[in-house]
Amino acid sequence: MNIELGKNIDTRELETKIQKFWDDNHFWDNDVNSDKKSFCVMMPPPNVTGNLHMGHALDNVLTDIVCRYKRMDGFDVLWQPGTDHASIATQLLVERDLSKRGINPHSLSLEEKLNAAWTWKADKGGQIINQLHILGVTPVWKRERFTMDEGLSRAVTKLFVKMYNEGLIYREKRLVNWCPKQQTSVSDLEIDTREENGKFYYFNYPLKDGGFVEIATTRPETLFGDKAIAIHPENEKLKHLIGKMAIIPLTDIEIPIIADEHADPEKGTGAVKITPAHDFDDYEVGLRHNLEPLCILTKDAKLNNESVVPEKYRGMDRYVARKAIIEDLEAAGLMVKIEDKIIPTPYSERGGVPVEPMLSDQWFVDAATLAQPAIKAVEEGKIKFLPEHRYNLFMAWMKNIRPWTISRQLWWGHHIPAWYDDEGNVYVAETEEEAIKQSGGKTLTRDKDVLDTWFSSGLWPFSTLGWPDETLELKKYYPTDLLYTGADIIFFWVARMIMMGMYVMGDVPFHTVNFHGLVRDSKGQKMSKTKGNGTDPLDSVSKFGADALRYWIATAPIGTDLRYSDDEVKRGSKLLTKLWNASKYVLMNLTDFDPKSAQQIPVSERFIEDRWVLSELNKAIAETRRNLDKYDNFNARSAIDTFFWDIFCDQYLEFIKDRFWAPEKYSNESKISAQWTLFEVLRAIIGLYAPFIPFITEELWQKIYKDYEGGDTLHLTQYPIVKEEYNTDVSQMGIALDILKNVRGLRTERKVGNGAKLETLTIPNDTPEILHGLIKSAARANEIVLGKETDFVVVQNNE
RNA sequence: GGAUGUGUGGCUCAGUUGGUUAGAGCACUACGUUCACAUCGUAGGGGUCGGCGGUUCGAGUCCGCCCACAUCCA
Repeated sequence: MNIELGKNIDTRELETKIQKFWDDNHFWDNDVNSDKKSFCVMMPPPNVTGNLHMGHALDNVLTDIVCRYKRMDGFDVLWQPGTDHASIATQLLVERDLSKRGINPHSLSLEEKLNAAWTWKADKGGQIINQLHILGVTPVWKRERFTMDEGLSRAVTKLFVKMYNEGLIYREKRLVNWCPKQQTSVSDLEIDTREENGKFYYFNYPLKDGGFVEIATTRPETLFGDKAIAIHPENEKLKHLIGKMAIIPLTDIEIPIIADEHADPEKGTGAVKITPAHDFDDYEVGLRHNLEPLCILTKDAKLNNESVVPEKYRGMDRYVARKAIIEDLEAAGLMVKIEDKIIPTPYSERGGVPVEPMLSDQWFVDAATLAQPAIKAVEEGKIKFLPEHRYNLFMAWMKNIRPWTISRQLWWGHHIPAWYDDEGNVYVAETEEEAIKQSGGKTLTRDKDVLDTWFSSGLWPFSTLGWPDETLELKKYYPTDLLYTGADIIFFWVARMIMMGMYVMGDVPFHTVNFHGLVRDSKGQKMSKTKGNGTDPLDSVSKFGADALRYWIATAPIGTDLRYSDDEVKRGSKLLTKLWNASKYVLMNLTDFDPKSAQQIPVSERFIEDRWVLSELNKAIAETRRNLDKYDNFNARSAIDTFFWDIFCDQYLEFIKDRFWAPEKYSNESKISAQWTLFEVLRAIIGLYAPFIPFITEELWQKIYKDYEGGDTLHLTQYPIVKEEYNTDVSQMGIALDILKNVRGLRTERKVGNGAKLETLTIPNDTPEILHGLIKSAARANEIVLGKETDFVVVQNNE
């Protein structure tokens, strides 16, 4: 073989070339008709907003390692890519973009806004997917889907109608979390509770019959919506007040004092104001006592024009009103005291302002019912969580799941397939024609709301495979095998996919979910835009190459956070350089070797160090596979590293140098035995590393092995397997390794360089003869002598 | 407040079902440029495995309590 590798590798040039080669050849396409066992993975669809970040890199590189391994191991792999319309996130960006261009988004018609959003999607929607190519990942690109595609939208509509008809989706006037900034409802999961320094206000409500009742509240501004004052029925101090009437301060409105266990005698004054329209607990109290909720806030959290609201407060922001009311209470002599208190305040994640409980008509999914089959499936082990302790987290949430608010007062998303007639009757149907038919031909108006973005992404594992059509893909690939994703969306997405999968398909959407950790900065801080400590994976790629970044990502132990630093990624570069150089060296020793015609040397007849490295290779292959099968890329990669660097490079290549440098001392078979071994072991190393560092291994394979093996790409060749013939008795190697370690120790002690030739090397009498040749070669000794203990005499250099 | 997880050399982490002198990378010390590689090699220093107690012939590994940190829920 006469192959030369350059002195240096230009990683990016090589990767760009190979990426193009892969893209042009569509090697990763699945084949639904193949007889191979299937392996299917869903890509967590990135939003059509923004750029690739480390989270995407993690999802996709980790998935890619598994997919490449499975593909090489003979599976028909379908890795389904695509993007998510990301309702609220995208809408915000589109509106911001319009504003920047001097267009007021609120002045546009729905159609104009949608046009703007689709234009945005066309421009930027593919950005992340395009950037993923650079990482060398292997989804079936041509199958890319978008949650608002025609097919996926059809799935959403169809399912909505089905669930409505079966009573699993319903519309109700209920208290929901309302974001006054975005002016939409949000689900429980979109809320972030922060502990804030607040105040606890104690003030008196006058009684109709004279006297006062003192209450305590954190939200005095809602007092105009009060419907009662509650006292615990067993509150000895206050229960005599139950049944009397109180007067809302600053008004002349009378409200009853009622008995309810919600009023904890230990908290505050023991008496609480009940404002059913503005507090979740009070709403429940209101239901128990038939109190009609009265909303006194506008959609943007200002006091409204209800008659109970005194004119001076109308139109005031909730916090401005609070201040005014406190002042007026003080002026009226009703304020008792104000205490400092830590108050858990629910914030809207997107809007960044405290949410308001808001009474409104919304659509809900009966999540508790959907959760039952999901809980059962997970309990039965049909879905495995990695790390396993996520199981508890999942179960705790699922067992206490609340109705899922799915309507959003937004314009970008799947519009709810419901229509209303003039009387407010609702007709749910897949098309407007159908709805009109249902209504008996009335004129209908469509519901203005859209669906929570997770409703459609919850269908992703089967909608992308063609549901509601009965496709071959659905039949072959569902349930899918694996999902890699961040733990932050376990409830948002993973739980909903499981519920939807069980409901629609009657089976789990995937067998294993592998939750990776977060990428942090080198100090362990979360990466965030505000801190500016984020790292763009593409910057990292341009500095070190995609293989180097991938190699680093493969150090992610299951489920734990990963710290990013350039130095860590540099380790990847080092590995690539080492692999390149080792390959170069192997090739130097193979110039007079042609695998097609070289004399065959059966493994059993090879030198002991050759047989040793082959048996170590077997161990490494077994270890690598064992870990890859558990999706433990970290330990898989470590097993290869140890074999490649410590055993192959540091030891084996050193052991055999003399057999090449001083061929006159060895038989011809010696060299050929070593050459076969080099040729085979390097091939296995390239194969083992292929899923981790696909670019450089492809390059090496193309240069060294393609001609001999045939085929188009390394990545469609068989993943290295344990070979029985590589297992021979090499138990005596330990003795040689000890002696060689002693020799190295003596060299250091006597300040003899490692390259210096030894005239004679004395080794222990009982050293097995089979090791003599190896020791002589590896220690670079001219002669072996038996003696009591290890010793040597250096060749005198008379230069 | 509840749940879960983490705590191993200066730093980042491995450590399979409890079993010989606890490993790696980075950092550090000394030496070395011998024709694969100084993005390297050789040799070496450095750890009472968070603390206390227990089970065991034997515990980083199992049990109990405590401490610190992180995440999620309230």
